[in-house]
Amino acid sequence: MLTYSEENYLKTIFHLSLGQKKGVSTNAIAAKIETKASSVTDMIKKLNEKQLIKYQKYQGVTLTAEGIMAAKMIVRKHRLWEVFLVEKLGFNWDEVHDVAEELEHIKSEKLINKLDAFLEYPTQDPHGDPIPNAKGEIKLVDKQLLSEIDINTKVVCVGVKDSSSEFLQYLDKHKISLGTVIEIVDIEPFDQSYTIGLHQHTITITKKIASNLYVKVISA
Amino acid sequence: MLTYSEENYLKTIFHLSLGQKKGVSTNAIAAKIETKASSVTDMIKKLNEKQLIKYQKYQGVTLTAEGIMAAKMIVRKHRLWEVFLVEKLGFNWDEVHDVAEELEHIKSEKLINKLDAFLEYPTQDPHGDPIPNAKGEIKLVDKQLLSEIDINTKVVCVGVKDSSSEFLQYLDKHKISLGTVIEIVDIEPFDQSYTIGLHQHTITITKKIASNLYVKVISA
DNA sequence: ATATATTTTTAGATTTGTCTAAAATTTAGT
DNA sequence: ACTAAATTTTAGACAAATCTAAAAATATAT
Ligand SMILES: [Mn+2]
Ligand SMILES: [Mn+2]
Ligand SMILES: [Mn+2]
Ligand SMILES: [Mn+2]
Repeated sequence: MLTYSEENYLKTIFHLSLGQKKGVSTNAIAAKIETKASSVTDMIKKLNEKQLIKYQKYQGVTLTAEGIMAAKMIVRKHRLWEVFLVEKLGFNWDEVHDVAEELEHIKSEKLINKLDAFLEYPTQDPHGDPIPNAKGEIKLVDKQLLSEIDINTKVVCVGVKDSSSEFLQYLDKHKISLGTVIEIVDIEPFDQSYTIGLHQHTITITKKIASNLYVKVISA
Repeated sequence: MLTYSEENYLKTIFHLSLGQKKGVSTNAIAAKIETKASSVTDMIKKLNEKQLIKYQKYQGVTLTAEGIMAAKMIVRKHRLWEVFLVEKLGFNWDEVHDVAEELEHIKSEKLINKLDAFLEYPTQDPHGDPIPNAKGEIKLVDKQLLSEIDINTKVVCVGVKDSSSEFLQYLDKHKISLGTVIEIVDIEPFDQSYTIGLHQHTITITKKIASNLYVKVISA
């Protein structure tokens, strides 16, 4: 049985290991979890003992198959609860993360599978992130950052890279949500700011915004 | 902010103090929480510091107004989650308690009030126990134990005193649930066993069963 | 290649909640 | 009222998860 804290470490290591092939560093984990590197080292030893990660001093960590599955189940719970909060309880997408951080640790396989059924087996959470199924399978949809798209392209918003409350509220303010169609009207060479056409209006967004919005190309 | 453990102690003290006017004893708490008396003493000191209970050495404890409200909010959460699990996710009434024991500690007032609305403000949980509203008010319904009812009376089952899985499964086996009409056909003087008429059949139950079923008299 | 900076680990302390064993207090029985 | 039994508290220990400060290992930069 995993503790609350062990689960948070596993999930964090899982997320950090996605973007790279090398082992995840102690400091990277410490930064994400907002703890000290020495605390990370302690926990790493424990997870290594439990065979959930592979660890060699000073070389960072990688998840074992068992560790990956455990991490995926936590991500599954987190994202299913987020769907529940938005779809059933009427939360806004910027309000669900912290509550889901708690709910993801509730230990009942039956609960999560019944919740999954109740929500009609969603494949994505309110931020466009994929929800692992009961077997841990993740259906990856192809998506790109808006910042990688060329001028004169029509795209649809399918997710956010940053799901902080601040960023999501920015999107709300500009009426951008998942499913919103965006037309790239202009890209300013000087600062890579994008002028984009939305449903009714045209706005200019910074590169920072563009590189946190996942989109899918509709037409060139 | 209360810890998981502090919340469990408060809830336990609340339940134990309902049936009596004196302070709740250390041993009674230890038995309910399944811990040692010395651990209870330690926690009691902490809750006393926090002004959630009143404590005098060797004299047991009583909740303060603040402690009562905190306890009620935990009970509220526990019972609302139980309703959710049964009504929305299709759990049986004997499967919900342990999961609700975890869910009751999720810290979000917004969550619980939205859940309350989603469930359409239920006043009772799946075991017939009252659900405190957001202000902590509890709507008491009058009910008696079946063991207190006279012969030749028609009653309706409105709750259970023991909500253990074993007892609830016994009731399921005999097709007794909340709302079931029960007619008291005979009471055996020798062992106080009851012969009761149900919808389609007649069964005999022990005194132990009768003293764990809450009923409301329909007619004499 | 060697010095410097950064990262990671160790050593030792702290907090929370628990335990056992022993001492203190209260309760009950005669 | 006195003694025995039960309850409650204290003292000291321990495991989990964290921290600070110092030491060890690795990475970087000239
Ligand atoms: Mn989230
Ligand atoms: Mn999400
Ligand atoms: Mn319950
Ligand atoms: Mn209940």
